[in-house]
Parts: sequence; C-alpha cells; structure tokens
Amino acid sequence: MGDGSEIERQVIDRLNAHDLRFTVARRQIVKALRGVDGPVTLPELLDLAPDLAQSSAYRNLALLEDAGIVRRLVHSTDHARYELAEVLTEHHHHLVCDRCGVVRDIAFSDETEELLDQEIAEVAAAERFHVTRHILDLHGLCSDCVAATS
Amino acid sequence: MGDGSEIERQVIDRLNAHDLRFTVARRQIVKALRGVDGPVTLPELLDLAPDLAQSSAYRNLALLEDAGIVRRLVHSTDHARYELAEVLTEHHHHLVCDRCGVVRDIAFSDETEELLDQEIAEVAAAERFHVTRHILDLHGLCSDCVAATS
DNA sequence: TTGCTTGCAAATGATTTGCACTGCT
DNA sequence: AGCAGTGCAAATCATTTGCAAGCAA
Repeated sequence: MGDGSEIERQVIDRLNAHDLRFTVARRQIVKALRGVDGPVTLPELLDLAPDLAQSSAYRNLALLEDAGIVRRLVHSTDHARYELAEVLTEHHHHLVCDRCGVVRDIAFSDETEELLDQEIAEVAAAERFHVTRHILDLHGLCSDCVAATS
Repeated sequence: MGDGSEIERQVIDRLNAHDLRFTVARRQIVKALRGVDGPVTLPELLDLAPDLAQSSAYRNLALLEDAGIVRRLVHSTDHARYELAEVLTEHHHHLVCDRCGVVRDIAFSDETEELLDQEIAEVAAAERFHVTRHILDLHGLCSDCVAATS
C-alpha cells in the first residue's frame, strides 16, 4: 500500500517537472495501468477506464510517455501496447503470444540480467553504440492457444 | 559464394512448399534483403529495388513471411522493418537508434545465448508458455546521433 | 488456357490533430 | 480571466485489398 502512494508521488513529480497537471483522465490511465499484469492496448485501456475519450487517451499516453511515466510497446502492426515506465515499476520482460496477441510480464534472475548487461556493454563498446536499455521479448504460444491448437 | 546459392535454394524450396513461384519481384526482394546489414523499411526496400511496385512489395513480403523466408519486425509505430528469416541467415539481435531509427544487426557470444536459452526455458516452464523464439533489441543512440547530440 | 502475379487506385484502420468548449487556478 | 485539458469529428499515413491486365506452366 505504501507502494501505491510512492508510485503516485513519482507520477506527480514527473508531471510537475513537465508542467502537466494530474487530471482525472491521467489519474485513470495510471490507475488502470497499475492494475494489470502486462501492457495493454488502447481498446483495453478504454475498457478499464470507460469514461475516457479515445483521443484523450492517445493524447495523454503520448504526454505521459514524454514525461517518462508510460512506455509504449509495439509488438505487431495493429494496436500498440502501453505500460508504466520501469522507473515506476521494475525491470521486466514479456511473454508474447503470437496467436492471440496477449502479453504478460515476466522477470529474469538477477544473475542472468547481470550477465546480459555485461555482454551488452561489450557489444555496445565494440559497435560504438550508446545503449540505454534493452528489450527482451519471448514469443510463442500461451497455454490457452496451445490447448486450442490441438 | 557457395553461401549465396545455398540461400537461394532454400528460398526456392520454401516457395515451392507454399505453391509460390520465384518471380522477378520476389527475386529482387530477397536479393535486396541479402545486401544489407540490418532490417529495412518498405521505402528503403523500394529504393533498393526501384522497379518494384509498393503494393507488390507489401504483398510479396507478406507471402514470403508466411513461407518462412522473411521476418517482419516492428520497432516503432511508423514503418515496419523486414529481414531474411533466421533459418536463412543466423540468429542475431538488433541495435536500434531511438533518434534516427536505424537498425543494425549484432550477435552475442554462444555462451550468452546458451545461458539465455536456459533461463528462458525455465521461465517458460514456470509460466506454462510455449516459447518459440526470443527477440532482444538494444535501444539507444548510434554514434552519428551521439555526435549530433552535442 | 488456367491461374498465379502485378500495378493502379480505392479502402481500411490505428493514430493524430483542428477546433470549440470545459474547468482548474 | 486565462490557459491547460477535453471530446468530437476530420485528417493522416502505413498497410491492405478489389480489379483488370500480364505472364508463366
């Protein structure tokens, strides 16, 4: 619970830093994103926050992304997916079902992440590329779709 | 050299398996994709194969993707990127410049890939998810954009 | 011939934007 | 009052698709 207000404080700080207000619409978006276990599409977000206009959702998600509060993911050509930025949550990866499109959060062990960071640092240095983050998505079939593909 | 015809044979086999001909347009697409060091966007592909109609490019890329010859990547909301499938090339990852959008191929050490596969297998089992592949993209700034951000 | 391919132009669908209105401050 | 924020509807833009013509088996 103390966790909740901590996130909220972070959100408000970042909004202030970007001269943005913590309006009802933005509050709804953040609340909705906190209540799910994976990134959501725009339609899914509208279901979670029914009195939010579509254009306001898109506009606020873009602003929240600029403010470092939200992260936009694109796994396919249709709907993008949105989640809270990792500064507000924790570093994680995604399981992506290539059949139904559902996306769920997962975490790796600290050891694996450390080794990964190390390898990334080496490659980045060799390629003269300034790496700021990595995205690791596991694609395949969720258990429901495995069952359906009998 | 021998490598080139090997890929071509693979392409033809896969096309045959899907009742598709190895037409001029498809030949151009495969040739273009073989000549670059990272996945390309549709406009970039059209530059590489000037006498290819846009709709034919889209249509053939979709068919080639179904045939397992091409892989479509989506890193941002605008243009998707296309590359030869890994069965024709080798497992690799991408450096993605968040400023200019350029994408370049990179490879990790076999040890890292093995450890990664091991960790992925564990997570997949725990989450009851059938993982078929993983995508690891390193985001940041390419050296040109680092220089430009003086 | 028979049907896969192609190119053009029109359609689709996610996302963005113009504009007038609402509501903080 | 003054300006950020909102909702509606129209605009954008990547991608898809209908259709008539071209080409290969």
